[in-house]
Amino acid sequence: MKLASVILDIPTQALDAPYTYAVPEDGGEGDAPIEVGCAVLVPFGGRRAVGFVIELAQDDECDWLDGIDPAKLKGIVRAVSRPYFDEEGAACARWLSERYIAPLSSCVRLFTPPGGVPRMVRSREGRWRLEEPAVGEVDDRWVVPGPALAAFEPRGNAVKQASIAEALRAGELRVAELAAEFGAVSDAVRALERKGVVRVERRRRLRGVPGGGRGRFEGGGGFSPSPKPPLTAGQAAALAAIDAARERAAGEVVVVDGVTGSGKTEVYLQAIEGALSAGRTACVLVPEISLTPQTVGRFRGRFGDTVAVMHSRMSQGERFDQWDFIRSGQARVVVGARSALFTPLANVGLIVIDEEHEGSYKQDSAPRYHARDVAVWMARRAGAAVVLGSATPSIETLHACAKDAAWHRVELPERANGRPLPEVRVVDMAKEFSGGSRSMFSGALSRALAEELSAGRKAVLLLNQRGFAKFLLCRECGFVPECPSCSTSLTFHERGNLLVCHHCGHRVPAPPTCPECGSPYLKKFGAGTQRVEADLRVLLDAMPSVGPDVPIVRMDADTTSAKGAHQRLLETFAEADAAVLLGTQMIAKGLDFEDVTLVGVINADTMLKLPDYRAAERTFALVEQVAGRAGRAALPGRVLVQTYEAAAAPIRAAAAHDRALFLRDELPKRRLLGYPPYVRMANVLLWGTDEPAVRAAALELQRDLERAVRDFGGDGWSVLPAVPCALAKLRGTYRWHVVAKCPSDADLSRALLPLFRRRKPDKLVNVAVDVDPDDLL
DNA sequence: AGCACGCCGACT
DNA sequence: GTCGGCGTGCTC
Repeated sequence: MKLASVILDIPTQALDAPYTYAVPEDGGEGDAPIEVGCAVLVPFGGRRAVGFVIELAQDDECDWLDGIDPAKLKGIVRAVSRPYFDEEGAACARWLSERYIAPLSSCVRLFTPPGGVPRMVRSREGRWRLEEPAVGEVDDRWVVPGPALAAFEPRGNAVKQASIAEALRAGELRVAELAAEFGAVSDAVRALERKGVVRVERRRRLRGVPGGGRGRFEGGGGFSPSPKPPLTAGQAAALAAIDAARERAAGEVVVVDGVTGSGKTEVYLQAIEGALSAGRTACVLVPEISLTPQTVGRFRGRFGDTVAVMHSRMSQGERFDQWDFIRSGQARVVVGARSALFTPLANVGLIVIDEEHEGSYKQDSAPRYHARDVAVWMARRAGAAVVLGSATPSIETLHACAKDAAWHRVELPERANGRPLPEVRVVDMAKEFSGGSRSMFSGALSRALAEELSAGRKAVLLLNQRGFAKFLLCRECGFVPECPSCSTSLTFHERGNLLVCHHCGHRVPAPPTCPECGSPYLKKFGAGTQRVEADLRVLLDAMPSVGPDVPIVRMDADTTSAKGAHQRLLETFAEADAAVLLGTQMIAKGLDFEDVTLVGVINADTMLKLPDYRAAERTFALVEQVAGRAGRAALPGRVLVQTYEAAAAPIRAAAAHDRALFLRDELPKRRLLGYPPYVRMANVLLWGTDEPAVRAAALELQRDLERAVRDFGGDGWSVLPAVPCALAKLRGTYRWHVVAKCPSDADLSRALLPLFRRRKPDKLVNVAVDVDPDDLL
């Protein structure tokens, strides 16, 4: 008898385990075969449920059936979909659920198509029925030339027939296109069809693709790839390293450590070409915010219609079509955000992760996976290679290159255009302030803006506004209150006017004056883009040679939320003569404007002083990245970084383009305080509306974790005391967390997994585990 | 007795 | 997530 291991599509902790069913000999009620990766309908309790097959086996060689009598198993009713994933996908889901201590059903669901899967719903009168997803294929009706077209002579009064026939001589058209041109055409088309002048065909349309994917499912043609520019020596060496790693097919990692503008994308393109000509496919991950039409265009330009795109800003229908296109086997290259890893792309030979250091590669809901780690796992299993590209690789990645023989680092120290990196000038805002200036724009930045804008050039201003955590900062001396035992800044809590350390729970009343210099100018930090825009407008209007005609293009979460808004804002900026682009993180990368000659960072410190162990690394990366935006073309660029921490290592190091300097400062701190890459961490979050219950659960969990760590671990294992999160209250819920640490080569998940699998759900308190957290907020 | 409600465990 | 079983306690 054949058995199936099924994960129910019911997101409940109590049901989050595989259930075993018999596979009916005759394939069940439907005609779709029951295979690994299928959605299936199964009897469950007194009703029916949808689940996913993750394994098939004969009963005599089935190793997951512990103690259950195969004769008592119920049978699968029928398959309700084609396979969404294969055995490899099922193995990946299992690995994800263990590695990230996440519900299996949430991991399996990563592999399901956008737009949803069939599900059981109950109608008004308590009847259960299977509901198909609303999103699916759409067809277009195409009018194509028929055999009688060449000889067709329309009757004198058949005007529409004549026009349609004429239009069709230039090639086939959609009924919708004809209707837009000539009005109601259905009678005319039907008449022509009867005479054999045309044929009408239903064809799959790909939403979101110009031309509706015309020719795509049929094979296409007539595509000429964009020219391949000659590679610099560095690019050629990087390409050779990637090709070699791919040919060894051992899941090796090549880190392309290249300064901004060094031509990493061209290296990816040629590496992908190598993978394709070896008969394999490629998956390219790009940070959510840089997945712009320009980015996609570079890949389509080289690989044409074989490129599929997956992006959260696409509509469900578009995403479904791209997913289905990938499953059809005709997509050879997938470009997308982190979730693109889980599309049904067969035979992957290369996984590229661009801007590898980006935080958006970590998913912030279950399963809280890191795309980099998943890619490495997949590549190892598939005999593929991973390419990690960045001008500022993460500290973990640099560490792996130094320690792990399967990780290689290749440098591209020079820009492809041969131009030097721009000069970066640090502006000490504490000095500005004591010099009498109260503006958020320093004298140096104001002067630079006036010069560049009046000469008809452009400026990019970055407002560093990550997160919510407020902290106190002395505008006179730059002092920021820090925790005495944790070496992180204290978070300002409006409620109770307190400064709190989220690591150890240390709390003190917020001082009215600066404890360092006695100044009364203690500022709570966190200004919005709108405020900055208004101030900037005032500043520009007061400049005689600039004035109100120079546009300010503001890009932040507010102005880019609408579909296509991102693109529109960038076009506005591109078309203007002189203009300022003011924005948050999202402008720090990917933009290439010839005439940007000034890049200003309005406040480099908000990030530096976020209460987080990765703050310094993020600051270094951000300043270094944004500096690369200036002077990419013929005009030289300059960069001004405003900061209250002019002497801080990440700032000084980024200004000097000196990573070694940054690492010399940062690594000893990480080692001393016990942070990655020297340890691995799990951040256990607890939240609920009942504060005492959350607190009690956190303390109990801390004890449980201590026990688990004691039983499993040893040297280098520890559990930090349970404390309220930096964001202690969020949307009416109270949040606490407990952090567990282990040596960097130890299996943290295996130690903690039993604890959370055993755990009964608590009505009052929710628990989530974040393994290898990106931050501890 | 009859029934509404809540809690708990089972569900392959 | 849903259901059925069982106890409690209220009402007809």
